[in-house]
Amino acid sequence: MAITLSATKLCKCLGDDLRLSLVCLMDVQREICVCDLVDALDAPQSTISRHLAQLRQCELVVARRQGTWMHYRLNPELPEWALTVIETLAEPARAQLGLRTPAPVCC
Amino acid sequence: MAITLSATKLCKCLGDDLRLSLVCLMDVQREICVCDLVDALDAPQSTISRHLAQLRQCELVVARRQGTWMHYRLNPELPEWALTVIETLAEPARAQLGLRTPAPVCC
DNA sequence: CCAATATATCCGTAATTCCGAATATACGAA
DNA sequence: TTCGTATATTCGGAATTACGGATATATTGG
Repeated sequence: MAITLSATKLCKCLGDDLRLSLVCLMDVQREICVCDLVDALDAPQSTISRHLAQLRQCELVVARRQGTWMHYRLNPELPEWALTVIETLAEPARAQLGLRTPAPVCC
Repeated sequence: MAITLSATKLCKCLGDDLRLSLVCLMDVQREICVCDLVDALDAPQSTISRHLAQLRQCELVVARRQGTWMHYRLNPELPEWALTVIETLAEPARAQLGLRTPAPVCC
């Protein structure tokens, strides 16, 4: 099944500091689990999880369960243009959001 | 004076059908005046103008007055990455939003 | 089955965004 | 100055989104 992602929807997803941070972190680390995301971004777990659900619902990311942990990564079936947008934003976003590339803590 | 445009702010601006349409139209036409924008996008003038003001405030676009008309265009001082994002989104956006390239009516 | 850990969802509330009619402003022409 | 056109701004209300504590669910190990 093809991905139905509109340009507007992509931008809405990326138009929030927290969600953009999540996407950026998934862009560097191929895969990252929720506890590392919660650790890297200083926000309550429920908030992180809620935004992840939103990204999942827009099919921007996919999740894989491994035991109790959930590993998130960018949806590998993202259309070219969406990937290009994400990659283009990644660098300025990392600078602006002060994202450190976190060493995986768990897993 | 350098442009202070964050990745998040850019995405917020583009994360709305109407604003994305405006930006796309300015991307094809080098410059376009408000009446043509109102004509091309089927929305009340006040709505168009309000969104244009928002784009102006974020420094995504600049305006030039010529008599009674206002001509809008993408801010020529946009950082590389912002332009790349816009150009990348333009094509899928045009398709998804059903944007016709309008023949300039006025001016 | 029970406890512990990781993650997701619920829910009431606060904050933000959006809308468009009405109104204001800016400008050119007469 | 006055009128007409083009555009901008105001404003109150509707709609959407965000927040985070509390709670639910899922999974592993004992």
